[in-house]
Amino acid sequence: MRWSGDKSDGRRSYHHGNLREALIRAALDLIGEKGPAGFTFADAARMAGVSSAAPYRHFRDRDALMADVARRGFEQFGKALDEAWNDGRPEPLIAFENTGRAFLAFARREPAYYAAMFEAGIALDSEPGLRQAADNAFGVLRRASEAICALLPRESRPPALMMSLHVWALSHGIASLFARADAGRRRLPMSPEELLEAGVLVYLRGLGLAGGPSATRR
Amino acid sequence: MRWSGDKSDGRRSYHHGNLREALIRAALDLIGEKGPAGFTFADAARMAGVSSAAPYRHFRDRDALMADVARRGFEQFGKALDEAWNDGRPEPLIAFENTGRAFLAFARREPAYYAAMFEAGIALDSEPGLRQAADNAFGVLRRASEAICALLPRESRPPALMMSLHVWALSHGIASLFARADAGRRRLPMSPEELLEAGVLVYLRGLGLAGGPSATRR
DNA sequence: TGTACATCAGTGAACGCGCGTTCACTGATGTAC
DNA sequence: TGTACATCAGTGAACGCGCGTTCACTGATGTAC
Repeated sequence: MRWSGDKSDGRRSYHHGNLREALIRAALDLIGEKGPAGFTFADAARMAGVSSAAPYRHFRDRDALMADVARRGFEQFGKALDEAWNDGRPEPLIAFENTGRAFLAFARREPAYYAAMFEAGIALDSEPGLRQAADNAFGVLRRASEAICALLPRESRPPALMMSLHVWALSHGIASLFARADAGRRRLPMSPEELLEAGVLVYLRGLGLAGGPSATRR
Repeated sequence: MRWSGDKSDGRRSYHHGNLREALIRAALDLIGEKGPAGFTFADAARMAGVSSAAPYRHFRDRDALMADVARRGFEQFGKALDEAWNDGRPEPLIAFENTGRAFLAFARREPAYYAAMFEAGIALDSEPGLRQAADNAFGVLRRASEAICALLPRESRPPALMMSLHVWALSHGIASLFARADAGRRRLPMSPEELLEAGVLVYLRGLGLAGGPSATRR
């Protein structure tokens, strides 16, 4: 599909108009289709309907484009988590479950972003703001963990940072092993979402939060 | 480094002798160095000191070689887990912790194998025995989980399969986020091993296995 | 409102490079007798 | 123990391909006056 150069719509010919955005969309399409490894600068240019030299006006090289995609991914990811957490409303434990679901939902809904963020091997400081965006996303989980920890009596309170790392790792593990359309993925007796929810419930109970919000479900 | 062709040692000249093995070692070196994406058939041949056509005598293509590496990785992985589990000796909970540590130890000690197994995007049925080897490795965790579940009273016993999936996912999440030399890895306030151990302890407590074997440590 | 001009964002041709793959070939090895 | 022969496991040259990158260029856009 070409996104420019058609004189038919009479809008643009020589100048693309918004090549930067078009390249990012192309990168997402290609990553989603062939994985982060099978995405080339030339391919993105072709898909955006411009010559192979044009992208250099907007990105230093392939990796810079990839890093920009990853940054945007983390921004959207953080936003999705933040909305799900919703400042702990209506109730911290319920909001916490919602955040976990939002994690998997993002991995499922945006596999290309997810791959760029976690599987492309991009250095976190290769792009200004990338580390920041990643930290912001993780920060949501961290704040949520702090709120959950605050529910516990002071003497049995675990470090919130540790808790957030556990949840981050479990979510990512489930997402990358089971929630993606990879060729290597395994069959499950339950949905990834249910698996995560069950895991988090057991974990929370282990912390002393007996029951959990939806312990009766399923 | 060339592994053949030197007349100096007087052993082999025209025939390599064990090219298949040499290619696999080369693949591991290259994957370890540049990631699963940055490994090419030609590179492996060069590293093994043979012409670029030679590998075709042993592998259909690059992916076949990669799949063979992954299979061997899963075999070693399964073996390492099995030895750590050691049939639940000296005590199931302790053996279970050992198995978790062995998981991370493998990811750390054999990053190239780990990458081929989990990050190369190899289809599990692209090579005979690959899925089998992967299933065997997971099977260790599954059996271990069954033994742990058996410690619980029948009425509060969770599905062992689910438990093993949780542990597999948490271990893999920690390994791929924190235990690898990736450019994108994050800083931690504790070692990945400690993080996993703490996570599993909380999880086990959530199942009703109060304390756990090493609850007093750290 | 026009016009001159600077700047921007593309083109397209060209280049070197390394990869994957095929091919006829040949040296080395193993085996039947 | 020798010898003839089949088979195996390499060579090296060749090819097409697509990628990354550079370059002088040019059409389009914006702005100062």
